[in-house]
Amino acid sequence: MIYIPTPEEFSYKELLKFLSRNEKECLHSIIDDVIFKVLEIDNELVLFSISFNNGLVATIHTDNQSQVIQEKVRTYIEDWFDLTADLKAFYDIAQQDLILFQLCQKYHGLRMVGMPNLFESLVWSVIGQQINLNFAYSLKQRLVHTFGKSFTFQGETFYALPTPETLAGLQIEDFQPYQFSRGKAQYIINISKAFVEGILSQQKLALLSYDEIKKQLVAIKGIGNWTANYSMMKSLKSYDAFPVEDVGLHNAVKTQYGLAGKPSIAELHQMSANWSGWRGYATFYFWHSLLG
DNA sequence: TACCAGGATGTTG
DNA sequence: CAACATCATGGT
Repeated sequence: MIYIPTPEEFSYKELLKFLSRNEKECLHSIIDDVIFKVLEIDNELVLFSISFNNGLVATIHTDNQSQVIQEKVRTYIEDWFDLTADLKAFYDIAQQDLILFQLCQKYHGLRMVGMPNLFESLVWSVIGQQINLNFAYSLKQRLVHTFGKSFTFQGETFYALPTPETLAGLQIEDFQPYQFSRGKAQYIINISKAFVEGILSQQKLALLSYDEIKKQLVAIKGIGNWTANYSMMKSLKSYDAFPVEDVGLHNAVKTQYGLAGKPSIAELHQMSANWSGWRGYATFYFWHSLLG
């Protein structure tokens, strides 16, 4: 068993709400408030579950429970649920924007639910480009169920993210039975190859500045401004990365501010000046507001 | 029916 | 460089 203390500003309730936002989510499962996930660590599947009891309590269900595996699971969870961010600092600057501040009070203790694996956030954001979220989750489910490894435990089957090696070996036509557009298929292949060939490395990117990371990301066909910023906030702890083109953000801002229409990109840049340093985090709170 | 979805790219004027 | 077409399908 792995005990992971949680910071003062932490809400398991809001975390579960976000993790439960779509029933087609296939890279984690929630059963009776317990979170299950499979990771592929050193070419080996690791299934673990997480519950809350005065801190997070993780349990590994696969055979290998070595110290190394335990520490990797611990690190993954700390990263996934963003346990180290200074939320007080975010709440401080949020006072400059009444609407955002109200969201911070309503969702107090909500931490950015990230994607510790950069490859995952890039693939997921390409899938989500331009189409509605439900359809995006369907595409992701087909991709993961077809090309991801799985592990069955107590009658439930859990899936791991397909590896870059697996997806890099596919052709555009391999995606078409699953209703991917040729563009999406090519973009996913491009990204997968970049990881396999070492052109993209999460470890290396993590050492660079925002501008340098973004430059490397958008150099790949299929990664534009939205995808780069989305992945940087979800996978690289760029709390100020701002996916300003995001339709979900537009809808949430319209609702929360009571606007007549959706805000323009220019208006969003102006508004977000008040969120400076935490524009990604603010975006995440606005997304969360779409869940009620 | 037309238009919009967690956009990005290639082409055209 | 801005405007437009294209993608592939589900939802409204």
